[in-house]
Amino acid sequence: MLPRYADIIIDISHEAIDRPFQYRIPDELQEKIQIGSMVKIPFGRGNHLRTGYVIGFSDQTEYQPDRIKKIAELCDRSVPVEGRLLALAAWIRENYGSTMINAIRMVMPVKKTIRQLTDQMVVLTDQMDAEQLAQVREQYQKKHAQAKLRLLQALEEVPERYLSMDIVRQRLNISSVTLKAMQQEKVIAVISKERYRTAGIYDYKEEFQITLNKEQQIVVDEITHDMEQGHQQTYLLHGITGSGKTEVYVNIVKKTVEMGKQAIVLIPEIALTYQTVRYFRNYFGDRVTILNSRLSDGEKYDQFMRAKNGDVDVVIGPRSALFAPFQNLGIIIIDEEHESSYKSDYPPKYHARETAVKRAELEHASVLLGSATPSVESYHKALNGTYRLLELHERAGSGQLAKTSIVDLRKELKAGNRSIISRELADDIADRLARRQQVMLFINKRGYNSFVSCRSCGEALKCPHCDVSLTRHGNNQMICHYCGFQMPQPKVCPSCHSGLIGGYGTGTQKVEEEVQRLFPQARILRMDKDTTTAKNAHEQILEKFGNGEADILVGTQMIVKGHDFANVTLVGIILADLTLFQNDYRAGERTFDLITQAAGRAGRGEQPGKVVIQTYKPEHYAIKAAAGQDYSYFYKEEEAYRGLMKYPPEWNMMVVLMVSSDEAFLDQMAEDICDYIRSCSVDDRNMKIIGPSAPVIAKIRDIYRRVVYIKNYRYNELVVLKDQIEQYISEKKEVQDLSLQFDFNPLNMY
DNA sequence: AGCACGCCGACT
DNA sequence: GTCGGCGTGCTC
Repeated sequence: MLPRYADIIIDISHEAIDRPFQYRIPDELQEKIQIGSMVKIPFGRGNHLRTGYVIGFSDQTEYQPDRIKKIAELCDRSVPVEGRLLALAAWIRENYGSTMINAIRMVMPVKKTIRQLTDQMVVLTDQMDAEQLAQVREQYQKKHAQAKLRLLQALEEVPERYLSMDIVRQRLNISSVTLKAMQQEKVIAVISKERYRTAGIYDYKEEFQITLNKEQQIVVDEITHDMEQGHQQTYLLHGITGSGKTEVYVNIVKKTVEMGKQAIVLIPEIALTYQTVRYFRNYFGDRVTILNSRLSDGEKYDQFMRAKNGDVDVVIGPRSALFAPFQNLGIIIIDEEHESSYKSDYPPKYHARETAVKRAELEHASVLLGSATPSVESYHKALNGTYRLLELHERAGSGQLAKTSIVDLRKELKAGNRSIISRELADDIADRLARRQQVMLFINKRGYNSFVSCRSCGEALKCPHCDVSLTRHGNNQMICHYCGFQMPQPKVCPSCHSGLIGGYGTGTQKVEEEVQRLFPQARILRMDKDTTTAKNAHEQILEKFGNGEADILVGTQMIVKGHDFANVTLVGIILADLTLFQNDYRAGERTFDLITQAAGRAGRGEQPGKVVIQTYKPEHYAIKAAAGQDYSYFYKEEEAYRGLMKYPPEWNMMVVLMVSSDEAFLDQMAEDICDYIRSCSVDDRNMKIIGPSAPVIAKIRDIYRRVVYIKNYRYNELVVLKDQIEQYISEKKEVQDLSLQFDFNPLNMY
């Protein structure tokens, strides 16, 4: 049955009416109307026609049906940006689960700031001289027009002869009716000052001309040719580290702008904004802007308006920049597309990559995903033809791939070296110190001490049902966070019966101390969460290192991202396994990414580089593949594993997170919901339900949490199931203290 | 935002 | 009683 009512948001400015209103859909519009459509509707007592946007449909209404009005007309010429972004918001709501208002806030960050921005002022009109004003005043006195008098007097008292709207409305308590009347009498006028706050002023004096190599040129030509032909498509650009992907982006954006279209460039982290923007400013000057969460509301609004009004051609920023309101979007570029920061951590938990593809589809734009280590999802789509695969095999400019060496820490242990620095790595460090070259030592602190592995055979303690590492809890219990399996921490290794089993305790600080002990004369800088709390500390440390004020930089993943230091010829990865045995199915992928990125830091200048990878598990495919810089080998192994275990990309996964302050009730509801889910799934060969179980963090601020994992071959069936669960919960009347969150193909486990 | 309802003080 | 000014609240 076709829906009878449409939920409509009126205009886009006022807070008091910032909620949906229901309207009847006339028969002749039934077929044509869709989410995001712009419509004209009668509104208010005067039934004035106003514009609104359709955000949803329904069959029922809470409101008295006889008071619901009909949609007057559908404006179909061209849906303006706001409408298209609303359509995107509706898609996000449906596919990732959240409330509509949250989804709208996501795509339109500025609704509530609209009034602050246009600083409204009340002024005395200059059409009246002193004499006329005196007359007006007399009239008001005669008519006992108190409010008008109050405002007039206040305006005459201030030397500048104007007052801000806030003061007029609140302090003087002047109503809109009074203001209107006085405007009509031509005594006052309301003006709004529009001033753009300039966000991030960078100078772009450096001029450097880029000549593309053959490979890069082919990629640029292929994409721009498709765009000229009006073909829209998603491309995956797989280019090894240092192959010059940024130059490719710039050239494609240049062509896009020449065609009169605009471009959005997404980068994984705010910290990388500066260098990317500087690069783009060389070509596009002040027609480039940034959009990110560090801007103030006002700055954000201005950048939003500049994009909407066509004052800029390129927007650069993290995932939220995806919603830049360009009128004629040509291309969305996502750099380092495999990065986990492209997934939102709070509802709606959308993935910027998938959402970008959807937006491009709605607006006939292209998408370019770039990475040295593409996500398994994207590569999967590239291989099955959903995306078009483009490759860069050569390093651009000087510099060759670094040599890699895998050090087996089990052998170190047998040889009596209990230090966290292997003999090979120590020798190499000594060598670089002697030659006055620089060293980067990389340690991934995340996952610190939470898994248990055997120092003799390298095996980590795993869940027998899920093939993920068990997580150690405070009470020495080992728990699987997929299925809730529990066991006490064993004293000996289950596979080789050695007693050398235990958690790791290696952090950046420990590495720093150890290196200092081995090389007392070395100048060491450390970069991790502790040393970068101060503002700009991040940049300062990197600058010092870049200036050669230190020989060795020790740090967490923040040191491996996109920084080029020509004098670094040795990169040491202290313990590659740290990411390998985290408790989720993406551990292998994450490890491969990190090692590959870290390895890419070595040998960026004239001298050849070397990478030393220390591990207890040298035979693991992720480590072997990363050492050989062999993506296709990694992908083959990883895909086989994912397919076998029914994980994405072959299968899809939905997490239902249930939250309540009453633990017993929550457990009851979790069971209920699981039973309900089981009753929904007819074809259980294609559906796996795991749980309910307690997440790693089972309680936050006295609010308890439970999770259910549902795996299904088809994404759409999970979306349908999500709707069914929401329906089921909303129909249960006794349910008050329970809220649900959904997460599709999660990047972090719960 | 824009409209009408209804209160309130002022004046015939 | 009546009239005009003006704050308040509602709008599918």
